[in-house]
Amino acid sequence: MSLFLSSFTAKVDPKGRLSVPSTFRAATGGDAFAGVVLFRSFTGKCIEGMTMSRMERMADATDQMNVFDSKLDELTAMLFADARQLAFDVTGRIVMPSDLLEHAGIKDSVVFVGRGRGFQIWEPSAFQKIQSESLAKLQRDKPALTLRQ
Amino acid sequence: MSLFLSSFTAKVDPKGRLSVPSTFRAATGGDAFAGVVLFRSFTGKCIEGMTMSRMERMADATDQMNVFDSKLDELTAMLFADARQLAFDVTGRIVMPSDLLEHAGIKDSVVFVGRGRGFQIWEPSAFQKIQSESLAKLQRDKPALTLRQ
DNA sequence: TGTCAAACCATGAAATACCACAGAATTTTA
DNA sequence: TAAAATTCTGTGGTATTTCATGGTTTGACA
Repeated sequence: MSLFLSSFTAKVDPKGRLSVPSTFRAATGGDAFAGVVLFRSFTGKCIEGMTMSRMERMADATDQMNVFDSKLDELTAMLFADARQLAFDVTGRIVMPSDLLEHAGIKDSVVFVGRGRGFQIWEPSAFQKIQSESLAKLQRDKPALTLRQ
Repeated sequence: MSLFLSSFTAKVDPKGRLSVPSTFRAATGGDAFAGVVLFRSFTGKCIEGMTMSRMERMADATDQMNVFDSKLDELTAMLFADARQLAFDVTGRIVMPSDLLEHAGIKDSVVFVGRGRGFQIWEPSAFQKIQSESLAKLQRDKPALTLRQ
């Protein structure tokens, strides 16, 4: 299965190294690139993560678009320009670039948050805050989740 | 993993030499030609870059289309005429032709910008400007990024 | 023979590969 | 079922390599 599920806390050492949860590593198992792709989230104060193969699918999608269609192209251009490919070391760690850490306000610990086809990395207290807010919002709005086949 | 991701700054020495980021060189690894193809961008004040094999694929694509679309024919004619193939030296550098540097307004430093299947080369401050404009635009328009499987 | 461009060589800094260990979890065995 | 052992996961530190960039030499052409 290539799904990112559940949440895990991890420490960031002085060098910015960060061990990716083993289940997340397993989710990238089918990938040719042994690692993950990270970029600063546009929507929140966190870091978005996905597999390289998913990134490649995005590249193919933008390839097929018209050369002069600048709408979605602009978004993906920013995304590619900002994305970082980070390989696992032998023990399953990645080295977090300092600008990513800054963007998410991360100091010495993080939360890996499963999001299905991708995942996010949060500063723990920031995640707790946003999580409780989301819960309250869901209980208020009760949106419909439809599973199409 | 032949994707051009992230952004890197590099210096241009007095001879016009410019070292291509190692990850970008790796992205050209599967290619028969050890180097890159550059041409002046039609859309912005920058230099477009790609692998030789992608250039060949573009030639194939236009072969099939130019019978019906004279506009695209003109575009590609100009593109191929303007394109330069630049080989890496032993340390991974290329020598930038002066007319390309002029077109992008480059003096002594550049930014390599990943764009998925290709990349761009910008004058640093020009890139910062366009990038912040894009971000503002995205945050205003909030386009939906839907990744269909 | 002079000028220009391309190949060659050297070096400091930074990234990454390597190694060792502790705790947790799972499996095996009595 | 309980205890022991082994594997796996996460963490810390050290050493080696790679990378970017500077300068130098060689060769080609006028």
